[in-house]
Amino acid sequence: MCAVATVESVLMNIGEIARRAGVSRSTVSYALSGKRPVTGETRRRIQAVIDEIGYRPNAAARALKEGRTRTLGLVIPPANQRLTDMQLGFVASVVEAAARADLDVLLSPSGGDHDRSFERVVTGRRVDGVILMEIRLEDERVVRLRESGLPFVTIGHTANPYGTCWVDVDYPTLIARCVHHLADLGHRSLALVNRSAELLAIGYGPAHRALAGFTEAVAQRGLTGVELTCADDAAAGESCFEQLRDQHPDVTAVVTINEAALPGLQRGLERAGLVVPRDMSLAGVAARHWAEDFRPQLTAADIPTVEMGASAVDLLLERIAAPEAPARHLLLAPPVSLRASTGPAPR
Amino acid sequence: MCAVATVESVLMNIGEIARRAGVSRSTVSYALSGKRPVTGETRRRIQAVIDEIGYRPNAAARALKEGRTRTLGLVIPPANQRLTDMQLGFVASVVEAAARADLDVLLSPSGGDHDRSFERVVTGRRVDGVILMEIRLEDERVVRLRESGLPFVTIGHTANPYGTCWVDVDYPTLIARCVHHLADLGHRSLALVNRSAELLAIGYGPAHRALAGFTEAVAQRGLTGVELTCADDAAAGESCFEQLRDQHPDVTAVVTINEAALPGLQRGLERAGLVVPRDMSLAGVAARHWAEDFRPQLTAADIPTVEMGASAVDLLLERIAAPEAPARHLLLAPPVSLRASTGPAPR
DNA sequence: TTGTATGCGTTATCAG
DNA sequence: CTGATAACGCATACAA
Repeated sequence: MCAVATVESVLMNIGEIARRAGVSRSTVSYALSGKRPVTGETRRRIQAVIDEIGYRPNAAARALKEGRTRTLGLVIPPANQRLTDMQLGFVASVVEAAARADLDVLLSPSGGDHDRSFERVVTGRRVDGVILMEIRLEDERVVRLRESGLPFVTIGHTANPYGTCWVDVDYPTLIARCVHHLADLGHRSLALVNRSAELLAIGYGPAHRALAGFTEAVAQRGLTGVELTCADDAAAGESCFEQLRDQHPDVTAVVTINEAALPGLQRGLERAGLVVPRDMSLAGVAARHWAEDFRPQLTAADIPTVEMGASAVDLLLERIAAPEAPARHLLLAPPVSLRASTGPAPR
Repeated sequence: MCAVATVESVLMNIGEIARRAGVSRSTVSYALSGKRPVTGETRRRIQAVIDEIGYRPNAAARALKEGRTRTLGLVIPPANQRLTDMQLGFVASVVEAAARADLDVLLSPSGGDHDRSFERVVTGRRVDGVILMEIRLEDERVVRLRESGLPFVTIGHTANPYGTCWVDVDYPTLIARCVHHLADLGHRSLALVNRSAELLAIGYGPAHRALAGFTEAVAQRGLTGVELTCADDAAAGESCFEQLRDQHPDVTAVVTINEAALPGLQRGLERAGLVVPRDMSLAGVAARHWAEDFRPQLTAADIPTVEMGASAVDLLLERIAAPEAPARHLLLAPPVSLRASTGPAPR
């Protein structure tokens, strides 16, 4: 019999609470923030009103007054191209870590055509700090952020990261470890399946660093190594395998940072009647779940996405609290987890 | 010789622009919004100043004044549990569609312990509208949003969705189509690998609707069907296969909405020396990329995540513009793409 | 075509 | 311990 009224129309500002509780606005404000003592009785009356009409302070007004938004910006790659499992791990862990600190996360797809979103975030004072991912060796967004004075942390690092906060994985070392592991197994001819030629061309950090680590480790062990670039999808992985088979038939092991290409690579192998790791070993750098879901389970350096995302948030909060403090960074080199995709070299 | 100064300290409000351009604040405001004519000369002078010091209006102040934030809220499942490929597809496409409309997206992980984030979004007037995903048949967040008066759209729908805007995939129909496809291939005994028992217990919509569609289609075709619940990971998928093999050895085809379980299921099959689709057919509902990356490529109803995310944003924008208009919804039933994981029943 | 004054909802400063 | 009042930066109704 009782119609359900939408609470929509009742106005809920701090003045209304004050009116209903019979106190002044500032008293309500202080009762909420606890920044100055309020009598138990008044506090109780205020709390009762707040609970009754479900008041919460207006975020925009508070942001305007306080000069901070309690929001972090997270700049992600343009969403039209599928995000890799690793990138998704970062997004999830950043959101999670931010939520633990009672901070919200504003997503900004950037790098594509709409850098309007990025500009809004940087210059509209919409966030207290920014986390940037998918860093290039020379990254104009880093330049932009640096000159904006907005605190920021990057997941990945530029060629000259001095003075910026960042957290990254040590790709050269990880790739080198994979190479050494394969060399120890007797492989003499290795291929690196890198990310796409486009990414390499625009100076995408992990692609360049993986190549550097591969080249050096291969030379160090006196192996022959070939480098292939490959787009982030199964079809590209498949044609990458064809290329390998046609032009480098002596290759017995592949190391990669391109997880998205692996299903296609594996499909190519299967079609050619080759079995992993009997005929070809596979090793790489990937998120743990991804490596474990792969068939056979992938020998890989497992990227600690959760830890990296959480660290990025921690670093950013430090930087927001003390913008002038010296920039810190974190370079992780997780061990290579031996699974089922690597074995002794054939013959 | 010229030190690189951070632009940080220069104040950049509309008054400062006005002062430097020698006009009043309102003129600057109108020059920006174009809501009243401004002489070409003054406009040019103002624009010059703006370009010079890189001014952009303060989002908080604008939100406070206008009563809208130009931001959409996106409520995602708690990020500690890995998001499925489908869920990620929604996030990406919503962000993309919002960016096209010059809107930002605020992420709110909810459903776990911290519903503080959800409450902030709902009641702090931080967003103009909300997109909710992972809907249960009875969903308290929907109730909460409805009584808050904040415009919202759900991806998925409750048992009684009347009066709410939503977009969803027709799970009963899709699962039924899979069943019919398998029945046509001669399979007589089918299994449904559902999402986890926990999700089913809390009334997760897709799990219940998939079950309903399966049960009905199986009955209609006079088949025998068993239903298994399975957590969202490879290990669970593997033990799910063991269970199938032990307790239901007559099953020759599996239909599933649990993409995350499939790698494990497939690993179990392999270990038992069974080949898909020769010994066992697999069909399901999944994101297209996921189905194509699977080995063998998965016969599946491909969820149009991009279209769904974009539609959710469209519906939400409509609803924000006209909150009293009748609620619209979209129920999609994409066709089953025949790939390599289904074949004639064995023997 | 432009300038002035007001209020959005908070928090902080100053009186009491 | 509490109340009035002034900002925060912007958009707009009103006046010129």
